[in-house]
Amino acid sequence: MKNCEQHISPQVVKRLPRYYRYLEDMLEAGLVRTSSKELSAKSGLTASQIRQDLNCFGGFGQQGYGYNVEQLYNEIGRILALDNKNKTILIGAGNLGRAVALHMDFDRKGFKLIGIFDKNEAVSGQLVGHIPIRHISGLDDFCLENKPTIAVLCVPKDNAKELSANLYNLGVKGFWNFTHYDIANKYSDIAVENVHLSDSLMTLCYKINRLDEVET
Amino acid sequence: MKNCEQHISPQVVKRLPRYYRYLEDMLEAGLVRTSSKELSAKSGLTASQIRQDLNCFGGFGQQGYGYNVEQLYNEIGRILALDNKNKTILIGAGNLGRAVALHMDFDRKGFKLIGIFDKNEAVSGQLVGHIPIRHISGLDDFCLENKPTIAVLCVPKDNAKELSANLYNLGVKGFWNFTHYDIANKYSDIAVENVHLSDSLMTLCYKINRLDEVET
DNA sequence: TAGATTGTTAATCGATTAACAATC
DNA sequence: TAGATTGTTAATCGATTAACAATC
Repeated sequence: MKNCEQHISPQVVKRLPRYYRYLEDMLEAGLVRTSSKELSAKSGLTASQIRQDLNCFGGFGQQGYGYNVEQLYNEIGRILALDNKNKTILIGAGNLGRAVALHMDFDRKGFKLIGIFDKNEAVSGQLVGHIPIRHISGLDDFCLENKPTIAVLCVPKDNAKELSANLYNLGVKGFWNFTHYDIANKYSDIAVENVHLSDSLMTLCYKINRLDEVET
Repeated sequence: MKNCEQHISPQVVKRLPRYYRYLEDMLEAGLVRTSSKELSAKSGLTASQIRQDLNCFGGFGQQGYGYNVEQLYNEIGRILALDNKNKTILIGAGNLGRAVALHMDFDRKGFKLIGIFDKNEAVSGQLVGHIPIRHISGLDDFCLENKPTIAVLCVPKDNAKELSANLYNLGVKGFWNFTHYDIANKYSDIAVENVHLSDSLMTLCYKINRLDEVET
């Protein structure tokens, strides 16, 4: 491991899960060895960039040989800290919240989903996977007792502000934010990943439109 | 409108929906006028960057005054082409697919959802919102008849490759891709927006971990 | 040894920030 | 007019690409 692991550019960090995905494919396909050239062909990124990226964390490769698939896979998993068990709660058990709770393999990505909350009394007690939905009124007590550090926000925009402030005060350090509200720039000592689905959809609309223009 | 609308950097494009969101808030709050300074405070971006971004598309502001909220909102909507009605189909009516179909307001973002498909015969005919799920076997005929240009992919990874190839041949020009498979670098004449939820979750794991390290 | 491919430095490119004249 | 804030150019910063010596 190199000492330059100190500060890594956000751009590099965002590419790590991608590498991880490609390596998982290769691992499943039984490949033992790969190279920046091969990863480049798979990803569309330049070989140069891939080598540069991987080298931020240390020399995982070998001149003349390339990279060992399994070793590189494990190293990236370690860098991403996927063996963590960050205690996680999810707020908002609507369609999206349920889909996220069921669809994501939290355990294999460094998280442990320990509670689901919703403000709708009618759904309290229902199971999502093997986790019961609790009423939002029990949130504070639950947090004081179980000390989750991560919250997944799948609530409507209007709730997001007070809710995130409350969760912050209850010790939540990381937010996976599906709401339209931007938490990030309020607090400096937390980690936020925004998933702005409608931003993404609007971006697609823009792109499609420009595609048409280029053709004509 | 300025002539520099020709080519806009992807970074700028990604920020447009964000501006649009802030402006919508302001509009709802009844604000008439804003400035790059105010938008900066709201977003955490620099005022300079905001002015730079908006200026790619023309001078929407006025020296000494700032921007008219409604005008700027409309302009950005126009730039994003949100009044389009791109005919859209969604493939994969599992939890995620249903959530996306129900949760997203396609109509207000430049799209018109006209069909939902799933390979599971058992769910054929079920309604998601007001749209019935069709069996995947009818996909080709449906496309030939209705000519959708956009596909939302909510299928497992293993289906994604053949499916996207098939859709491409059927004339689909834009993909909103929720699968783990990367379509983008296969074809050059299409638009793709990838929503890699698990990449995002892994990135959060990395960030949380580094947060801990900085504290100690 | 010859061939391959890394690790790493230097060059290029693009995006952000700062500064300020123009002007409402 | 004086104050404010844009539009725009120039300076800085960061990220990507190219090149190549090191070495397996």
